[in-house]
Amino acid sequence: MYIGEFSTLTGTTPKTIRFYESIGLLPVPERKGKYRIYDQTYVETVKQIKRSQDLGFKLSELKALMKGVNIKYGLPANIIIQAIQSKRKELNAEIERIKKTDEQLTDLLNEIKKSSCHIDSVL
Amino acid sequence: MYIGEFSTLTGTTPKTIRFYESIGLLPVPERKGKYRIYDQTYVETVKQIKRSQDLGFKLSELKALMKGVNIKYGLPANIIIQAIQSKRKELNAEIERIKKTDEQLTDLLNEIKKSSCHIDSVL
DNA sequence: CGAACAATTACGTAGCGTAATCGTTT
DNA sequence: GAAACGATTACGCTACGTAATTGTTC
Repeated sequence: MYIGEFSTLTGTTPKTIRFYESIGLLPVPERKGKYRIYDQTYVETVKQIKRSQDLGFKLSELKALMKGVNIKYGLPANIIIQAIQSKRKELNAEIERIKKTDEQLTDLLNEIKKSSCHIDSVL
Repeated sequence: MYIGEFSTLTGTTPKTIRFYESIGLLPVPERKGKYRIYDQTYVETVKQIKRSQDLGFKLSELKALMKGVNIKYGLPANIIIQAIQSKRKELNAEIERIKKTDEQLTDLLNEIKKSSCHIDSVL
């Protein structure tokens, strides 16, 4: 099949597939003339990439994780477990940061409401 | 003063100042020969921009907020209040998104730990 | 004249989307 | 030959950092 059908099967777009190829996340496929051709081989791989992204993994992180592994067979469990744990830490740190910012905004809001007579810049 | 001193006073870098100018966030300054010259006028303005960024505002949002206002005198209180409130909503929505992702990661982790015998890709 | 600083240009970052133009397959 | 699809190139977004090269001011 060509790139259009392949990208549809994987829930992506041709642009995405070419992009993954360009950064080395997918192997360079063979061509029939000038057109890239695909079979079922990497359909699941691409789907997994998408799911991993939704879970907060960056493509560069996925590349690092997949280095040296045959992506046809997915990643070994211990690597996945470690990746998930470290990603969870990042997410929770991010939540803390946002909460602090939110608190600052709240404080600022209260200050402004108290003294909204003068037009000093507060932001 | 030249751009180096000005950027130091504002807690930024020359690159940042030129960038703000390039996107219309700061006015085009006069020049002494080829060098941009500054006085105290926008020092506080730039500091405010930095603070606003730390609070989660994008430069494009600041540009929009400052449109039509004389930035020397800062923004009127009602505009600031509205901006803060809408930014707080965004931040809290973001927190919810991250929490959901974190839950998914937790679920995934448990699944893997239960059945870590097979090496199927789960990410 | 030399040291210190400034200007400009361009590439890099993350992950593709959106054209735009042109070639290919069937 | 035409419709449908693919390829390539480049710009856009966020906010500058990091060179690299070449003036310029004092």
